[in-house]
Amino acid sequence: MPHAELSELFREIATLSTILGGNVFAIRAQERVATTLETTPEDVEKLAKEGRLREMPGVGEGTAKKILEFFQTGKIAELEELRKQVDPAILAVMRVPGVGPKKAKLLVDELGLKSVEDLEKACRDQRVRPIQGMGAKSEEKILAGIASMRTTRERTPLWEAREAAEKVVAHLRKAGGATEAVPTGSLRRWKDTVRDLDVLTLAPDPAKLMKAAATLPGAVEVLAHGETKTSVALGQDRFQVDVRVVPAESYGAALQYFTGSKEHSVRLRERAQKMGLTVNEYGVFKLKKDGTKGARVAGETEESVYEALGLRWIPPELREDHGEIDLAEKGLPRLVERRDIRGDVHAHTTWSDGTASVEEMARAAEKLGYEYMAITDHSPTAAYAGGLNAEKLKRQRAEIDAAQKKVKVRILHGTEMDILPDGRLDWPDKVLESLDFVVASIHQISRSADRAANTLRLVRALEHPGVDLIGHPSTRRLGMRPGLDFDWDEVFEAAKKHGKAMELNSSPERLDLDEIRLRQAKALGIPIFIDTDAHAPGMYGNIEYGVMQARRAWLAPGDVANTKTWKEFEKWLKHRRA
DNA sequence: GCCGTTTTCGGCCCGACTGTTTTCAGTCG
Repeated sequence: MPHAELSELFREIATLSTILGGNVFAIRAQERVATTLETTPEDVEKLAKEGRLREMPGVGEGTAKKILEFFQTGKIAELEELRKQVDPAILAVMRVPGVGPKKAKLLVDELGLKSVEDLEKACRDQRVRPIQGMGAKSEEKILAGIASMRTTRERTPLWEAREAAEKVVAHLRKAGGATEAVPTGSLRRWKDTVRDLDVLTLAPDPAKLMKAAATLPGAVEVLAHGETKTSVALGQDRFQVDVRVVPAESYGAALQYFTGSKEHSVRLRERAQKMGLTVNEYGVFKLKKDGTKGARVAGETEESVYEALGLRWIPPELREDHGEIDLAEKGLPRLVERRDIRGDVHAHTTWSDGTASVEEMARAAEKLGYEYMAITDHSPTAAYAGGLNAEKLKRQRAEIDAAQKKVKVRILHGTEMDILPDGRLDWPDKVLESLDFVVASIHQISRSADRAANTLRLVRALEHPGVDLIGHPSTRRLGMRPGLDFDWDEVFEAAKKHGKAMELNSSPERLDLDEIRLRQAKALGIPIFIDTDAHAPGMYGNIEYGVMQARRAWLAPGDVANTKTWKEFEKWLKHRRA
């Protein structure tokens, strides 16, 4: 099970050591351990107790000791010591784009800064330019960095980035003469939010392409403009777009390189080196004895790059250095795919806040080849979303029965029921018993509730025999609000104990559960439903977002409840209601 | 600090762009 807290501590050790000028390789080792802790399916504390920490990749004698110390004392002495040695102002100043550890330390030391505001003032007063290695342009750049830091959105939801990408690609093709223009980076990896957009292009006239990139519609600033790379900030949010152009024979290598992730690419290049090869964005090359590059052996296609390294092609969404590289020697495990999904069990109609009828939704589900689907309109308390009362619910059943006669897809009469602030449910038991499928979700967010209250709220719902599935469990809305604070160990324990399922809500604004919680749920064997919460027929298509996020968490078909056939699913429902 | 079908010691990924530099360090991805 991943250990996010411990992972953070190792990252902090790495950052602080960097500022203090520590050994760069030792620092990398700490970062590596941080990544391992963040993603390992193993229970780290259990490994610690059994003396098996060093089985984890990148964990050696020194880092194992620190992990053990954390579990025994709750802290890491080395980290406490590092914190004492680093002025917090340096950490603050480092958050300014373009200011790294070296410059931050220099500026804080030379100018006695306490904050970013101090730095801003120093630039305006031209007190930065006298410092060795700084100049007038440095002041300008830092001021621009501070301004951008204040207005740049840190991460953009994937769906918004994909919309922006479409426009960027169209412009580069039309104005830049690009013959290829594809979004790479975390967008191609289907990460739920992205920091920036990387677009790789091929173009007969690279200079023209670069010019088109620098003049993208909506660009508010050109951040860099070279022969092969141009970066601009787009719109109010200053969404950063990096455009790269490479020669056609390097297309595959560049595609691999810019898709990343950084960690994945680093591991690939390490692997290459051991094989006497070297990899960059232009191809895979033989490494000569004197360390210089020799003949090119691959690069035109992505497949050729992986093949040259003795690997099968790895789907982009798995490229996070989560163990995929070693496995790709023989072939990756079979993960869930869109074609495995046999039903969608969370959808709304005009009975509450959807825009289509039961029949329209059923026909849309049928068109996707689904064997079953559930209509899950809101419950009475969700008045803002047109929640049904008991009488309407009964009439809805009649409409569902009528629609069922016209379609083959099995229509379940369900509900998306509010979990009230104290954990009580919004429908009486008798109503729940009359329904085929019950999704229970938190909608009213109480600001005063703390972690314990939030946890109790979900646990009580999980304890109730009438509940099948917890909808969008964290309640996060990407780019708008974070999820509620829960004790997830306790929540998942309750789900496991009572045989309940958890949702991966595929709405691109939610994608909830997130990757880390999905890994945790998988490790505990908790069934996951990937569904869309569709409010219109077209929204069933969002299932792709959910499937991709599930793959990023390495969910196999067997981990996903709605890969079951209707027969299996019916059996599961009966079994868990018995 | 980790690691070994070259190695238990000596390596450790790679390149673009920028600004302040007369040849490169810092930052970023």
